[in-house]
Amino acid sequence: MNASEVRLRFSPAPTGFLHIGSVRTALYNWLHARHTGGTFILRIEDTDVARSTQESIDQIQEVLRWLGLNWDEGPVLQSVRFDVYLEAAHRLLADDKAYECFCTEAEVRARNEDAMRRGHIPGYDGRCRTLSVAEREAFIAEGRARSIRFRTPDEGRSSFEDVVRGEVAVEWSTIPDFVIVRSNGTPVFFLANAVDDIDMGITHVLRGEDLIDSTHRVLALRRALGHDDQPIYAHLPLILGQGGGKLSKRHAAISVEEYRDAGYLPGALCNYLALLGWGPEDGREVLTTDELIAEFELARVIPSAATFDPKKLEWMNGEHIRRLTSAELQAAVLPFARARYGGRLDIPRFEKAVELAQNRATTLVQIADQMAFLFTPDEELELDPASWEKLARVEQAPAILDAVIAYVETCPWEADAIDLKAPIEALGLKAGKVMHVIYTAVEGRAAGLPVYDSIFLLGRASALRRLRAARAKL
RNA sequence: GCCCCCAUCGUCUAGUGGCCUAGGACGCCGCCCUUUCAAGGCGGUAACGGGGAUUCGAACUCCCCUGGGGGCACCA
Repeated sequence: MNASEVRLRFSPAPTGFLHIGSVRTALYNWLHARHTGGTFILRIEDTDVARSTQESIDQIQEVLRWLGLNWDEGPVLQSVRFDVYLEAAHRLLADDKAYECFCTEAEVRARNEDAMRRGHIPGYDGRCRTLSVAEREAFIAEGRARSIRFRTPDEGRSSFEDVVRGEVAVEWSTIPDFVIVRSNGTPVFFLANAVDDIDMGITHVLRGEDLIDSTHRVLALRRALGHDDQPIYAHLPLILGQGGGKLSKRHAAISVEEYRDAGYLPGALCNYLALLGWGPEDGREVLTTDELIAEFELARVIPSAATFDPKKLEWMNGEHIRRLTSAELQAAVLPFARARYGGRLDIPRFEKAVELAQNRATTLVQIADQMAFLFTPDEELELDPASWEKLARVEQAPAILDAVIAYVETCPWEADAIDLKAPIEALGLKAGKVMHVIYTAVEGRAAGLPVYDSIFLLGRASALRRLRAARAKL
C-alpha cells in the first residue's frame, strides 16, 4: 500500500442487527474514503465468538449493499486471525508489558463491588501484577485458567489529538490494567483492534464517541507493540433519541431494514444521516450521494450529539422521491406494488399511477398503497369507514353522485378532458368542498390520487360501476 | 462514586470578536393556490443554560456552576 494512501475501515461487531448509529459511522468512513480516493475496508470484529452470529455478518453486508456503501477490501473476519493477535499478546508478555492474571471474572467482580462500597475506583485492582514464583506455581497447580492483562501506566497522562474534539486527555491512574486475552484463550477487542489497524495500514479512524475512552488503551497497545505513529482519530457525535438517551426502539425505527421496508430510499437515508453532525459549507440540505462525496469534509464534523428526527427524514425522503425520474421511481415502487397486488398488477396503469403520485408522496409504500383501487375489482373495493362517514354526512351526496354519473356516462373519453367541476357546480355547490365524495366512491377513500386521472385510468365502465355502487349504498 | 465528551429556536444546524435587533431547514400555526388529502407558494412562532473574567466590543476566548450524553467488562 502507498504511504500517502487514505485507508479507513468500518468495523462492527456482529452481535445483533446494525444500529442506525453504526450505519452513520459506516457512512462517514465511506464518504471520507470516497472523497479522498482512499480505501474503504469492511472488518468484522467477531472476537467475542459466543455472541457473534453468521446471521449478523450477513445482515451487515446486506445493509451496506442496499445503502450503496461498497467496500474495497474485506470482509475481514477477526476470528480467522486469532493466531496473529495471540502472537502479539505473547510479545507483550515477553516484554513484561503484559502479565498473566489468575483471577477469575467472578473474583474481580466481587472485589470491585467491595471497593465500590468503600468509595474506590472500580476496575482491576492489580492483584496478579506482581506475583511471586511460588504464588504463580500454586495457581497453576490449582489448575486455574489464566488471562493476559495489559499493564497500564500508574501515572502520567494519556492524550491524543481528535479531529473533531481537539486534544482528549485522561490520567492513566484512572485506567486499570485490562484483559487482552481471555482465560479461554481468545483475544479481546482492544488487542485485535490495535493489531489490525497496524496490519491494515489504517490511516483514519472514524467511530462513535462512545469509544473515545477506549482509544487511550488501543493507542497504548499500539505503542507497546512498537508503533509510535498513530492514525488520525475522529470521534463522531452520538445520535440520540427524542428526549435524550441513546436512540432506541422506543423513539423510532432503528434498523435500516425497517426504513427500507417502509419505502425509504437509500439515498435519502444516507442524506439524512450525513446531516446529523455534518453539513456542506453552502448549507444545502438535499444532496445526492455523489454530492455528499464531493462535499464531505471531516473538518466540518461537529462535536455535539444530535437528536434523530423521523419527521425530517420523512420530508427528506419525499424530496428525494421528487427528484427521481419517472422510470427510476417506477423501478423503486415496483417491488412494493408486486408484493401487494401480485398478478393483478397492470404495468401501464401502474406506471401512470406512480407518475400521478410522485409529487405528493413521502414514501414508496405510500405510493404503492395509494394505487390499490386500480388493481381491485369493482365489487371488491373496500370503502374506508372514516371516508364513507364523511361522504354520508354530505346532504347532497346523492345528487352529486347522480350528476357525476350522468357526466361520466357521456363525457369525451380523453385523459385531460374529464372535469367534474361543471356538473357539481351546476348543483350550486363548491366543487372543492365536496370532491371527497367522488374520491371515496371511486378510490375507496377520501385521500388519494387525483380523481379525474383516476377515473380515466379505471375506464368508463369501471368508474361508473363504482359511482353507482356508492349511490346505491346511500 | 470516578473519568471523559458536549452545550444557539421543540429538532437538525449557520455562526470562529464588531457584518447578529442571531441566518437556513424540519416541525408547528396562518394565508394563498387547488380535483378532497397531499404537494407547492407566501407569512408567522421560536434559541445563544447561568455566573464571573478578558476586551472599546462577545453566541463566538478563558474559568466556575448547571444541564445532557458517554465510559469505568474475560462486550465492542
